[in-house]
Amino acid sequence: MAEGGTRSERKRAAILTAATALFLQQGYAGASMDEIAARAAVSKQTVYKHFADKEQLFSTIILSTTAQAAAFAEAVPQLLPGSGELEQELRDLAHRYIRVVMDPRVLQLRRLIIAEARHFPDLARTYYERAPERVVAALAIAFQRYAGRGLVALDDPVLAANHFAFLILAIPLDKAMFCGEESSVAVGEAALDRFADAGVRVFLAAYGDQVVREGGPVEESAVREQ
Amino acid sequence: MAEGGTRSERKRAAILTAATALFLQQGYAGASMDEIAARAAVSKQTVYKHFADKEQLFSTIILSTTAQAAAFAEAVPQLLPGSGELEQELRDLAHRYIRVVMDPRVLQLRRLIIAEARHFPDLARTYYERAPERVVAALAIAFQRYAGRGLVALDDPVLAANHFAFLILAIPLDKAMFCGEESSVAVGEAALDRFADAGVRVFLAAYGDQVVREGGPVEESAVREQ
Amino acid sequence: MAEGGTRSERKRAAILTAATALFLQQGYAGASMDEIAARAAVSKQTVYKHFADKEQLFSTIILSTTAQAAAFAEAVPQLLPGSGELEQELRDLAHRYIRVVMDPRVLQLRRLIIAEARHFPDLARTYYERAPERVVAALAIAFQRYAGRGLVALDDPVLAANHFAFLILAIPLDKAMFCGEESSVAVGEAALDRFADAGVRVFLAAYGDQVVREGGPVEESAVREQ
Amino acid sequence: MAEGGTRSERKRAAILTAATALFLQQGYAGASMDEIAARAAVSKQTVYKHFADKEQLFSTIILSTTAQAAAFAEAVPQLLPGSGELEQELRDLAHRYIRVVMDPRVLQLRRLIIAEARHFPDLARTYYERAPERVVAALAIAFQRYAGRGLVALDDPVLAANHFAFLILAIPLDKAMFCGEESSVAVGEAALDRFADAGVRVFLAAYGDQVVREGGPVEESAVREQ
DNA sequence: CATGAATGAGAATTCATTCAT
DNA sequence: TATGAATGAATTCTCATTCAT
Repeated sequence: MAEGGTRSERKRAAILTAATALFLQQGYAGASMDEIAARAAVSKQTVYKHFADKEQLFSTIILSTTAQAAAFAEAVPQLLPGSGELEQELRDLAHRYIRVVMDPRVLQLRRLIIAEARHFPDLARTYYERAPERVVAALAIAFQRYAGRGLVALDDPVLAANHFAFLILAIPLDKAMFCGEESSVAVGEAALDRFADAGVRVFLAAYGDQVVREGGPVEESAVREQ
Repeated sequence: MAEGGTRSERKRAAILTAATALFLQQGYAGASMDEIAARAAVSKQTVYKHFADKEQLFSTIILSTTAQAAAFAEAVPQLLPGSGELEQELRDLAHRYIRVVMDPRVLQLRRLIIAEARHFPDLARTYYERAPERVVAALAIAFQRYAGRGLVALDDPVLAANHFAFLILAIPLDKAMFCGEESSVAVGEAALDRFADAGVRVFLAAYGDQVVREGGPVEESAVREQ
Repeated sequence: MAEGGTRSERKRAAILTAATALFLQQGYAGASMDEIAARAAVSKQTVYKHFADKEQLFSTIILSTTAQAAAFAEAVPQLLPGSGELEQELRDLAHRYIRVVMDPRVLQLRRLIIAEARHFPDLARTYYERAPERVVAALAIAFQRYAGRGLVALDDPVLAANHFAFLILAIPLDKAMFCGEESSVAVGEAALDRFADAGVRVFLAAYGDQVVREGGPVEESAVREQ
Repeated sequence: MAEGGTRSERKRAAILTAATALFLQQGYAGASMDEIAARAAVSKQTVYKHFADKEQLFSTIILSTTAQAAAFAEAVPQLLPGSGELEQELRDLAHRYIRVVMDPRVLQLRRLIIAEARHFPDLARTYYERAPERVVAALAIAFQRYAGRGLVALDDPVLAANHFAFLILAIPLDKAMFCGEESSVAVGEAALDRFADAGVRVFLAAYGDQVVREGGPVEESAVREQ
């Protein structure tokens, strides 16, 4: 924010930093262009030089945040190599996953996007595709690789990935949407890990290969194929 | 809206109807008191005689909607008597549950409350306690009854109830938050039932008692004790 | 307020009582017709039946309060008969006078009229003539009678009466206008009497007949040092 | 209003000028921010950039006026050096004093503050302390110096200063509060001087040291009979 | 280029007064 | 006759965006 690029680039970065903080804290309508300019220590003209209007500034910010999710999605293959102990792999990934998603800034961002979804439908959909859906897709690919190695049994890898994701995240995530991101900060990291572990356990009970658990293929597949 | 009660009561009802529609469609800030009064075919004064200010009107509307959730929560014991085929009971309930939650108006309401959670933190928390949390609590009680009869095996009934709820709901619900309630209307009822059934299957794989399902106690407890 | 007259008269009285209290407490603009009607337990229509508009209601109330001042003015001749000890007579009257004027309701009324003097110039002038000026006129007549008996020496009885009045009242009255009527309630009655006595002393030093005092510097200082 | 300082400072001054005039003419509620901006030839935004809200604008104006009173209070020691003829000194000061206080703008200001004393209690009290009370305090100090030189005899210098102030001012000031500042403009300067002289005479009769003046009863009464 | 100001409009809220029931 | 509602306007304050200096 204070280093690289020309003066213009530095100002642009300052504007983005300021606007991001204000949008997350006060929402779209609550953040005024005056405040954004003041916080970026920049004139309003400069803001409008870099971003045509408030909506573009908002879009730019929201979409730039998907980089985090992309990074996590790209890390999934290495996190789930299928080479070690299955349950441990899943737990490790789940611990990281829940930390990424339950980060206060990410929670604020989620709330912000949901709040503005009617006003910015395309933006919200794009975010959805680039962030949560992308991670699920990466999980689905990893799970399919698992299945290919007989580690798990599943028909619909995307469905399984979604089940995995929400078994781990949904409880604190949903609460945080209503009760504020502090509600999960207060919970503490240990509690997050317990949610993650419990989710992994349920996931494996449903999708873990019976060969390992050895209950027999019959009932298993009966249940699974629904 | 045109029948019961005194004239005053009818006007009040008209205001609530109009305001609900506008809040759901346009959000809190987007709905103006002028528009609400106009749509209710009522003077602004009348609105302010019935509701001290916009916030009170909003709160009244939000909290009144929790009656639906309460009704569903109260129906849970009858829907899960534990007397018939377990999986069928759960599926039937799940089908109802996902229809209740994925109702477009309920989805809009959820989005609205999440959007305003920073502005109305107490209201959002109260809604959370009276609606989703209350249903989960009812499920937890039913599951504990199941456990008492050996139908399921669980340590933490609230955790299990949350797993059940989100296994069924989370996928379309989360998508709807970002992609609009139409995203799930488009999906269609059959797709909702498939989500529900898949959720029930996973839930039973993890919590259903193997003794009943005849898998044998050994593997079961191995899974369960994690 | 609850007894005499027809129902209409009782309602009228209730309206006056309620409006007086509200005008005194909240000022002209601060008192709403809604509130007045509510406090009088009467419909707004009834208010408008009795008083053409808010201004008339206000005028009626203000002018009706001059009765108190008139009563005090009429009592002046008996309070200052000129038959007893001069200083004692003046002090007794001064004690009554300052209590009448420093009554919290009278102070509120004064502030109210001054506040609305630009809006209701005729009303304010009429009040001034009927209340403070009338009392001063009564004092002037009494002082002239004094002068006729050689008790005081004065050319301009009205000027002397004004000096008397303000020597007694002005200090706490002026403070109360700025600092609230509580400022004088807090002072207490004893302090009011001291103001009154000090005022009488100065008045007599200036206007008291030298024949009486005439003793030379000794009595003089006796008077002065009180 | 058209000269000094930056453009911003000039605008600020224009706003203050316009707002002062409007507040004095129409009262606090009667002066609208729209009107103030229009009269200052400035946009409403500019008004709100300089003053957070109407109350702050009002406070700023009221408190800035106390500078006049402070200037007069600071001039008192030079006006009452105690070196010349006592009565002449007091008369000269009284003539200035009554002109300062009976200035139409000062009278309007007084009325305005009294009118808003309930709405702005702290402001009214502060004004009272910084303006009238401060002048009286300066007078009290001067009188005490007089007393030290045997020119006057007094126990309580503040009481004496108040007596002095109100003997001179109270009559036209009180009338002006009710009957409009024009009531005293109409009176004319000569009449103001007569009030002042009469007040000085009474003051000296009560507080002037007889030993010094010692001329005997003849001149005394000469003075007194005006 | 960057700062302060202007624009132009919109929103919540309140009020005195008048209809209609 | 008395009640609730309607009218219609006014007021404070805020905002996104665009000029002019």
